[in-house]
Amino acid sequence: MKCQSSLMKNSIKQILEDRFNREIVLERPRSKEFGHFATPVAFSMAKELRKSPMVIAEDLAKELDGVPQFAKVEPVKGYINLHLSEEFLNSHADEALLSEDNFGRGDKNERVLLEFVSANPTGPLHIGHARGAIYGDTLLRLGRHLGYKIDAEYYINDAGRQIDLLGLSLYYAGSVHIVGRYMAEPEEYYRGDYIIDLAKEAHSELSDDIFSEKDREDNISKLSSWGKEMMMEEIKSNLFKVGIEFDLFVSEKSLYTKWNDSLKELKKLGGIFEQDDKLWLKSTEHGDEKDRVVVRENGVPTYLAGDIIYHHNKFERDYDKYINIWGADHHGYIKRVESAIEFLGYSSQRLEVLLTQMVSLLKNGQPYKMSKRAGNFILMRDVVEEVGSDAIRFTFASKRPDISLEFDLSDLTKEDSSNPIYYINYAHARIHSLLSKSSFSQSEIMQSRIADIDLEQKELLFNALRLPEVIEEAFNHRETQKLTEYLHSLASSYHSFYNNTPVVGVENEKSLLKLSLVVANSIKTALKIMGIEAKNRM
RNA sequence: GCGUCUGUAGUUCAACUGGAUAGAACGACGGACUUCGGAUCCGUAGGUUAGGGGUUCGAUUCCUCUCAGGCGUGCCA
Repeated sequence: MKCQSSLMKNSIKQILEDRFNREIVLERPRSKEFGHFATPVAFSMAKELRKSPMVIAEDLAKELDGVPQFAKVEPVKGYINLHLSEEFLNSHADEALLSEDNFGRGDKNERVLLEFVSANPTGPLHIGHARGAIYGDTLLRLGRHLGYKIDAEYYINDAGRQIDLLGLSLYYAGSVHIVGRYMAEPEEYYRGDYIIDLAKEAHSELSDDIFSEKDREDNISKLSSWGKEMMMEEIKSNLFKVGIEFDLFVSEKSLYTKWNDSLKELKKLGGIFEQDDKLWLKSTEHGDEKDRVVVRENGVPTYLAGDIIYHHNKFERDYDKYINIWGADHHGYIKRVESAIEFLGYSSQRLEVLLTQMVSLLKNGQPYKMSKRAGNFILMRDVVEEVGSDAIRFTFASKRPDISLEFDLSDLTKEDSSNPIYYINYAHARIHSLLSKSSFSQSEIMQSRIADIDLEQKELLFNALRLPEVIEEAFNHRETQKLTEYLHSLASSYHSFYNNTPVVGVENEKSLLKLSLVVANSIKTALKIMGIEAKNRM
């Protein structure tokens, strides 16, 4: 049998649509007795045909007699339940095993610019940043698997007050803690151990008198730019430890030279007006609550100006689609950025802003407040060191981004069976161990045909083969938890199978091993997309 | 107040974006191979899907109102 697509669902849908000549809704039934797929199409036809759904379903089912993809077609209470044939499943199994970890690889060719993390280089990443980072990276991997040409970009906020504040904080910490000179406490500055550590480093790396009062402003500015570089290195290394790498880094500071160009473009379409000696973006024209200042009366552009230049720059690079992952506290910016994009002459439809909600932490059941200014925050680096990249990746990927997350640190540091990553790896390791016990070679197994399997085993096979659909669904809906849910349920089905079915030495050994191989391949592939390597042994 | 996200089992979360009897994990309780890895499996208990109204063959999902919570509501970044 020729199989046109690795998506079983699509090929089945196509068959039905060709037969019935209408749009078909295909769903996965809740219970496995209802088959692998089902369609409620008879319900929607009931009105126009003025017959009961039951009768219609029976008629339609008869029309599907003899279609080789189906082992059984059953009308039940108006639904048409479809049971796939072994032949159909075998052809997909072969494809899966031949593609290895390219199973479900797509050929979408859209160019996408995915911007995420973009944390200010004024401190190391904390646990809150980790969520956006892991969510973004998982989407990136999903999209790339489907063939999208995606560039991962980090926007560096290396201009403005935050950076000045970093320099001042280092200067203050150095003055007080290193040279031991009194200095009035600044009104606002970054605290935390990392500032003191960094100040020490500055003292030895830059110069001995970097904290001296002579040339104070000059010293602070040196500390700013040096500190920023150091923090960017720190951030990159934090990310690298969980397998995240960016293709592009764009500096806000370097873009500022383009402000006049952007301003000119905005004016061209009437996006700018002057009032009270300030320049305003007429963002209300595109649905914002109020117009926004882009240049203050002292001539200094606002933060929004930076975002405008940046998005201007993005759109000049001409991707098909732009995805931004922002913390939910920035949601107010969506309208104004979209508005600027429209005034620049582009369609804001090409921009999609995804928000990740806050992560709030408990420590032994008590709320744990994080504040970068106060310096009490939980570093991503520390958590990764404690629980490992795999666990933190799985945890964040398994939650929808739009719920605000609350978890206890002590839960995350647990390393017991409640950790799904163990559960899933264990299934994979078991399969690997079965293969080494068997006297059949891998190629013998792959050349065999899966046959004489019972309903439960068929369901397991079907689940393993669903991976391409899951990947597409997860990416299309930007919901990474689909993948983790899938992995868990696949591992669970396999453990169940393993516990009640001997494999090595039974008559149907090759068949069952091939089934296991398909499962292992899907687990391995899905984990790889999550930035996790499947274990053969634990 | 306005904008926005959320509200599902004791807890943390799912539910194929409108489909059949709302599912997992943790926790609790009770069980299972002298045999391929017991980090596993099987079972039990636990629900007015925050609440009311609406749309339709059908609603956790869509609309609307109410209630509760997070975030935002700088010419900070």
